[in-house]
Amino acid sequence: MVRAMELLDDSDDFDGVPLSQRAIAARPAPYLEGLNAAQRAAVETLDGPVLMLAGAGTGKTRALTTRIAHLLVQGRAWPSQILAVTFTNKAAREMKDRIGRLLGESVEGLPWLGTFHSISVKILRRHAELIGNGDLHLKPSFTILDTDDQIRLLKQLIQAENLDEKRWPARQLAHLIDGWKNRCLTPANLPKGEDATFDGWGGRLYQAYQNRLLTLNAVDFGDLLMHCVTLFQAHPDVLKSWQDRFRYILVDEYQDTNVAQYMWLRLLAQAHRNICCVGDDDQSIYGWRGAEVGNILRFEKDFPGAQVIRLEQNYRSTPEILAAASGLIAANAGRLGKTLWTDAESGEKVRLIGHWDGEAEARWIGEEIEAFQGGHRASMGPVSLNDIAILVRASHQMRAFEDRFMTIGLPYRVIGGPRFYERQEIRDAMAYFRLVVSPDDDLAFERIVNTPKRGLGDKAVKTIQSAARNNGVSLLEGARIVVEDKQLGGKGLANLRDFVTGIARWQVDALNSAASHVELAERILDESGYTAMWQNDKSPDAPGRLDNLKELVKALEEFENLQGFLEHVALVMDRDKDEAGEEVSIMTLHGAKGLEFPIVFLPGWEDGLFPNQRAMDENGTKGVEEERRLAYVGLTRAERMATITFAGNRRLYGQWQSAMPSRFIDELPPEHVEVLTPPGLYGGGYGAAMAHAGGAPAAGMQERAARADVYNSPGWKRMQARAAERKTPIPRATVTIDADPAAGFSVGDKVVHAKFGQGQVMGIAEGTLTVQFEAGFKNIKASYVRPAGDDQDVPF
DNA sequence: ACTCCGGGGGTTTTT
DNA sequence: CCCCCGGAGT
Repeated sequence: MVRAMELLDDSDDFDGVPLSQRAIAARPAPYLEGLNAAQRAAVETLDGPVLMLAGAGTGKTRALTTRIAHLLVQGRAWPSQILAVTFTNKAAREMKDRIGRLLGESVEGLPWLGTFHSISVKILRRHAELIGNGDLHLKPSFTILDTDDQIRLLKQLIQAENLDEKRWPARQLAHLIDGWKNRCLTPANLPKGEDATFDGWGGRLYQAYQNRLLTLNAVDFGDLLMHCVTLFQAHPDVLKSWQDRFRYILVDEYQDTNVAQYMWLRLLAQAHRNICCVGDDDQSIYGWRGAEVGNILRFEKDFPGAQVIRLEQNYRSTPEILAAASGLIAANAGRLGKTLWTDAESGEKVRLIGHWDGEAEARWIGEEIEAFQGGHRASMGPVSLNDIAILVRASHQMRAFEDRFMTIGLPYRVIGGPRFYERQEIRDAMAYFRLVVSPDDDLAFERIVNTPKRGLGDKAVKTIQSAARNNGVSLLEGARIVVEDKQLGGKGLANLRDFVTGIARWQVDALNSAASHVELAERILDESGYTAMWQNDKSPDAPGRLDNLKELVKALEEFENLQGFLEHVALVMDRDKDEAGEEVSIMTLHGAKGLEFPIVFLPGWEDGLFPNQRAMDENGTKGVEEERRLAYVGLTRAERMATITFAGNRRLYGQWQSAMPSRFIDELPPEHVEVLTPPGLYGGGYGAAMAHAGGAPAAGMQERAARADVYNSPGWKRMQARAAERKTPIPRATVTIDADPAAGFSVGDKVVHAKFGQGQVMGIAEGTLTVQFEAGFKNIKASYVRPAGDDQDVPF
């Protein structure tokens, strides 16, 4: 984990802990052992540009970290002379850990191993004054706005221009501006035509936004990179100093770089050209947020004489999985081309199975997992739930699995829910800290001045704003003036006075280091009434929010002071997963990149869902190719078994929709795929079997689905053909739906629900129970609860 | 200042 | 179908 002090460290460092020459002599590079020839070349080719094309599971991270270790041990560079960039903090952390393990304890810090963004911050803080126009420029203490702040700011600007927020949504403008920043287009160099987007307001609002950011002494994420690039371009001396410092540059996931990152790298690398980029064009899945696969395809042109090293031996998957994935990705044009191979033992084929609808799909996967868990698949040996992942295309697919797993009591974890720091309570608390640390932070002020409710609504805020504007001061200062001049009514005034004096008091405390910042944070939350606000909140999620706040305060312990913490959070913070018991992982395909699991389920392979309709509509063939890469990423996550499933019908936005199996299914090499037969297919064909599947869609729907082209795709036909060949049917699982699922319950029964806990049945209607839980009344399908044991008391 | 209702929109996600 | 936002109404 990146420590605050690393981010804040402003010393010109040739510190770190270099290995002494003596230590090097005594160390015969044991870390090189076990590398294959290509990996070894990737580690030892230190001079000049290198492109490491590393297929999935080929030991890319190992090669990269070993290369860094090698640079250090060979004495080619001090730790502070190596620039290593990643996209995520997780990746950066992992690399640090692994380098540490390679070299023992000897290397304390690699100060310039981090994300593009965190490294840009460090650079920008040293040259903040050079960023800006005219009188407006950044100060080294600039704050970093997240997406939420960004949108609120844009909203204000749109309002200021008297534009209709409905016709020009701030979100859309934010997207537009992000796109420009991704391509390093400042308001001044927006190409003609681009600035006319947003009905001619695009360029103008963009300029206004940039100015506003400067006056707030703030930057957004896109600025971090764009400002660095413009800084380097406008100040050759500054660029030179950084070029001299970074003697070796390494880049992870190069296929995901956008134009701004590409320019950033090019500028830094162009002098010595010691740049090593690692990537896999087949795993480029972030085109929709500005990544340019072109960057990796063009590498050899950009850096003439570049050595291209291909890592092609896969250490992760069985030959079957690898062959299926390779066959699939072969359908893409314009690849750099790699041939992955493995000498791993043969395993099971990739399994393919179709279901009537999304519910059946979830039910079947749940049963499969239970079978693994119970050891009913001897070929797989003992399987931990931690070894199993379900990778979906879109997060709304997760719900069916959550519902099902909740019902059958299968522990699962959803990876990639709302991030910790994006939660309301965390953002509120941080706004308090921000305001204490930087009194000029107007956005923070606006966020919390009436949170908790202090009777300071729109009108009060307007008064404060005009007081601030008239005096040319921050909102906090404006509020102080309002209090002094008694520009507000009784209760609001008193509350505002308390608020202002509170902030002032905490500011004093923050400066004198007598009390720890952790205690201070607690006091801020308590004395402001923020904690009390949630304590008094009766909603079921209030306790969780209080827990989050506790967690937040606890996280502070790791830092020197509040500033350090805020900096960290703005760039780095991600929830630390408390690894509880064994759980199945549910996540999106995007979220799964870089991970691996012995057993992987890939549901929802239907045209329109995957490949996603919108991706196809908006980007045509390019869109399909990116989707195909996503499929490739999904398959290559699997070590021992991959199972692809699709459903003929799915409820989307309340509408039942039928779909054809994904075109990607047709593209899988048949010899590596085993087609399973879904339970219920036996006797009477698919449609007929579904007619009594329970909870089925309306009759018209079934008819339509039965007639639909589902059966005409090659994949489906293949599947049917194989199903017919099969001798022993897969045992049909007992479906839990009886004639009347509510039959077993009567009013007054005590029941238990996986999520809501204990409750009491208050009403019954057609399979649905109305149950009073601690969290309140819920209408719940009878199959989701079980009777509570007699010894258990319902607590109300 | 708070609550309720209607309309719109609903891939993917990091920093 | 469900969630979020904004406006109107109390």
